[in-house]
Amino acid sequence: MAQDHQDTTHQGMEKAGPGKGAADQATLLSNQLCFSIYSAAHLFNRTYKPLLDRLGLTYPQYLVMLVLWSGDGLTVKAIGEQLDLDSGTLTPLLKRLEAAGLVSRQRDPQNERLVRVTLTGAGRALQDHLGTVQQAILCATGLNLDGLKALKVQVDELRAGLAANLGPADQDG
Amino acid sequence: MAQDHQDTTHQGMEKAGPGKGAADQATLLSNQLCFSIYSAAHLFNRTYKPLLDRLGLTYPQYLVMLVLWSGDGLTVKAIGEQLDLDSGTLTPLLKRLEAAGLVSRQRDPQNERLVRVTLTGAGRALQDHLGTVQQAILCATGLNLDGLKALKVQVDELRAGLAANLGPADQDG
DNA sequence: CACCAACGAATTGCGCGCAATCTATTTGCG
DNA sequence: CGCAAATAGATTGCGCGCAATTCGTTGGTG
Repeated sequence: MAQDHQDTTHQGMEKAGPGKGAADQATLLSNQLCFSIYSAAHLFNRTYKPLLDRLGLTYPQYLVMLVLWSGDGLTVKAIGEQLDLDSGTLTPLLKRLEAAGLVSRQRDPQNERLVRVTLTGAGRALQDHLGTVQQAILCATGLNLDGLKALKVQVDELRAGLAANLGPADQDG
Repeated sequence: MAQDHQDTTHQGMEKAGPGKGAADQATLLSNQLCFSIYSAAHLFNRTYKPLLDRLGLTYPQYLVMLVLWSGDGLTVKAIGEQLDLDSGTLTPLLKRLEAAGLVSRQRDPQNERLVRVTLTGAGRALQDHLGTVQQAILCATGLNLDGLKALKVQVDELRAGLAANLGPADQDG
């Protein structure tokens, strides 16, 4: 389980002099927060892995299945918009899901540019294991309902902030 | 900027009957929280990219440099413990940093199993850009000091919970 | 000393994640 | 209609992240 990285303060800032402690603390914290998120994402991935291995899915594949379980026959683009992934990631992933017999991919006859992704019987059947996986994840977080709510709200605020600064802020130097 | 995933409730659970709404809500939330973290990590990565591109670093490489700036001459294993990465990830990464002239890698004469990673002059010089990058990231989060603090505390609680359930909880089916 | 387990790093293989490029289809406009 | 722009996917290349394996070194034991 690696280490307790929480308290380490190795994320420098030696340049700043005294008198502006709050700003320093904020830059330090944003730096550490980023690592915490990065690390938490990996921990989630490792937590999911043994659960999803039994279903023959990776976590990103599982996300795609979640999207399809909630709305079948979507295009690659529509799936990508829900998960914030592009065709460079989705095309090979979907091919693997197709090779596994979980989905089928076919061009839309009305518009040959679109590829519609449809669940097979096996793909639909996998949904039965959804509850088991989700409950195991809930348990692994060690959080209660309030903790989950509070955290998700704040992470989503962060996401909104980061997303807002992606399009516009591209000031070159 | 993808989409606003916050409110979508596509993460199923049709199986559960009525009367246990709280438990359902918790499993749903843990599922959504995981996606939020996954998505936030990617957004952070995209936010860092244009900043780090100018330094010729990727975000994981930047993390390694942060570790070395705070303590030079570490072994691969020590770096891996701080970042929760293994040699399969670090060895090629460090080779790229070495090829870029930022670090040098050499076996410890006292113990030939260890590889010590040392900053070069160019590697040390890169530290000058640290403040600029960190301030840009702080700005991009859109959070203030209190928001950063609160979020980091909660993410670290989550990390602790997930880490605690990684070693022990491996109940096979 | 010989041997074997432990250790640290390197290597291999695979699946993302994303930028950049390419192809095919569709749409729009004269 | 004819042709350019837009659109949707596919492809390529590269760098993680991690499991599994291999290799060389070290330490402990008989």
